Amino acid sequence: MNAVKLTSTLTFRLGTLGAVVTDRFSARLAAHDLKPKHVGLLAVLDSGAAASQLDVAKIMNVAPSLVVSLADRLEELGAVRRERDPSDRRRQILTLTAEGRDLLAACARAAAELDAELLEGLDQDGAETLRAALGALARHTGLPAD
Amino acid sequence: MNAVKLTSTLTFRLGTLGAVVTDRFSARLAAHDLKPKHVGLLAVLDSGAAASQLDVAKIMNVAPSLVVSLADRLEELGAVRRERDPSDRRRQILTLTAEGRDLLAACARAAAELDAELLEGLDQDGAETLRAALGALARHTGLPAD
DNA sequence: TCTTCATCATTCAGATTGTGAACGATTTGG
DNA sequence: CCAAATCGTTCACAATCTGAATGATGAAGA
Repeated sequence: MNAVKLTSTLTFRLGTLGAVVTDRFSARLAAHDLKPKHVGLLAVLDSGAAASQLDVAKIMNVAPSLVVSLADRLEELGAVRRERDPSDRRRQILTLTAEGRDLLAACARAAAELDAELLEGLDQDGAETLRAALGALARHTGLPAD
Repeated sequence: MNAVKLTSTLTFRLGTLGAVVTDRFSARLAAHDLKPKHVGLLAVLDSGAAASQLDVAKIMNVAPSLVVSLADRLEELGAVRRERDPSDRRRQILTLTAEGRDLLAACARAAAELDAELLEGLDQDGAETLRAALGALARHTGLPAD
């Protein structure tokens, strides 16, 4: 029945590559005392308007209680500010501080460095194609695609 | 300067996509009572010669003790056989059984289905390009690339 | 042969990371 | 004004993986 080779499926490759890349990224992030999810949270705040913690949780696809601890950490680093929404005092609005933006930029630089390492084998063209294809995939999957 | 946008780095996209895809794959695998790592182990056995648990651990980039529990589970499902290497009785040689091959095939089919879902947006060409580029990336990263 | 040291599988305690069920504070809609 | 829903928080605990013992085996040398 037309046997499928598991290791050449997108599913398998994205899974394993994702794990490896996340590990390596995590190692570089250690210098800033951050985990990938912290950076993810920063990215959400940067790309969108000010968001409540629940909004963030939905976008990141994690439990709201996790956002609490991530935000705690980032707040104590001075990277985010927590303010009650005046129009709905249940909501905590998270916003990036200047330090937060700097931190995010540093993480983005780390990611770019890792990108360069990963792409060593590919030519300029292949790299751009890959980036575009993954972008399309991300969009189609309902992820922050840009 | 030249600010890098984190969310458009390969690093970030592979990380998030990897997580999402692994989650979805995991959900499909639940029908077989397996986790992605179990399938990874089956794939290692299928693609290589018979391997000791330590070999498998190195290939999967995982602690040897984890291989023990993965193999325990797969053995009790009848998917793998455990035999002492006659020429070195410290080593446990893991081999796929016929059931193991069937199980792996079923998982590969599940992965292929997920692939189809993921690729819905892309044309035939883009899909093939993506597959190839990820293959190159995997190879360059020292992963089972095919 | 003995003795010593390395290697492999296994067990187990614990670290890490995340979830889900309370709960209190607030808002919203009869 | 009251009942139900929503948001953030805490906390217990589930899931996953690692690293340090331990026991069995093998290898190398006196």
